[in-house]
Amino acid sequence: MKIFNHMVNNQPPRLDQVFHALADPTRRAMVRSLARRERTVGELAAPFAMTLAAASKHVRTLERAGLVRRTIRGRTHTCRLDHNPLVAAQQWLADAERFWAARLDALETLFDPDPEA
Amino acid sequence: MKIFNHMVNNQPPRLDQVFHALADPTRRAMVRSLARRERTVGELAAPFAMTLAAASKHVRTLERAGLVRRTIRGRTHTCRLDHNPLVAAQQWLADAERFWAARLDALETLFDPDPEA
DNA sequence: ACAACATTCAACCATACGGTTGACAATTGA
DNA sequence: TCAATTGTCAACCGTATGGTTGAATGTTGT
Repeated sequence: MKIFNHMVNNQPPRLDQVFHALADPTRRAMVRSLARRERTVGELAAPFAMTLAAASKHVRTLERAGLVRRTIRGRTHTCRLDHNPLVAAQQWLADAERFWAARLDALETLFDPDPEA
Repeated sequence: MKIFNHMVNNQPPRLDQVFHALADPTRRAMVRSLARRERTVGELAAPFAMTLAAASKHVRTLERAGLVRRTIRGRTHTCRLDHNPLVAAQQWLADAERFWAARLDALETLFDPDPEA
């Protein structure tokens, strides 16, 4: 059984903040960008038509959600994705769908569905 | 091949609203509840220490996100889950993780980590 | 030493959010 | 018919959000 370093010293991901962070298209784009490689705040901000300060706030939001880890080296802040909160979100969704599927299965075995439309 | 009514006339789920809807614990609990079976607005509201009006707003938010479909019969509004937005959210997460994993794989082939631990 | 750079901070703004209250509308059962 | 039930609507409140601007912080290269 392997222990990944990103599983260590990681506080329980808070779904509130994770889902909230993902509810903004700018932040989702940042996450996608960070999924590929590390980026500085400036690099993350570049694609968007907003001030650096605004982008910086988005990065801060991602950080508070646990999605981003920041390494300050000199004057540049390098951000990398922590995928644990993504996994937590996925698991929540998978769990919800598990019950949904179970209900559907039960319905199908009982009667032929297709309630009124 | 079966066609479920909730897959018909379903506009592309907007991730903004879906993730926003899921960012609230009350609404997540409602979704979990609805994953098991249909519920009236009153039933959805019952577990929470808030007014019915507040809960009604949450239901409305879920509905706007496409997560809930409402059937009005008499004075009761029956809500059922539409799992399509959940699937869309899951797919977005899976896609993000796909790139993340690809990056990790690339790193591992470079440095072959984990000699023993 | 100094100017350019990378980034945050603080103040401010408009709008959205989550909640309350009280009034309203429609349906139901007696 | 009338009261209770189910739920929404509208107005309001405090706080959060996403954005701006301008100043401040620290770093780097020359």
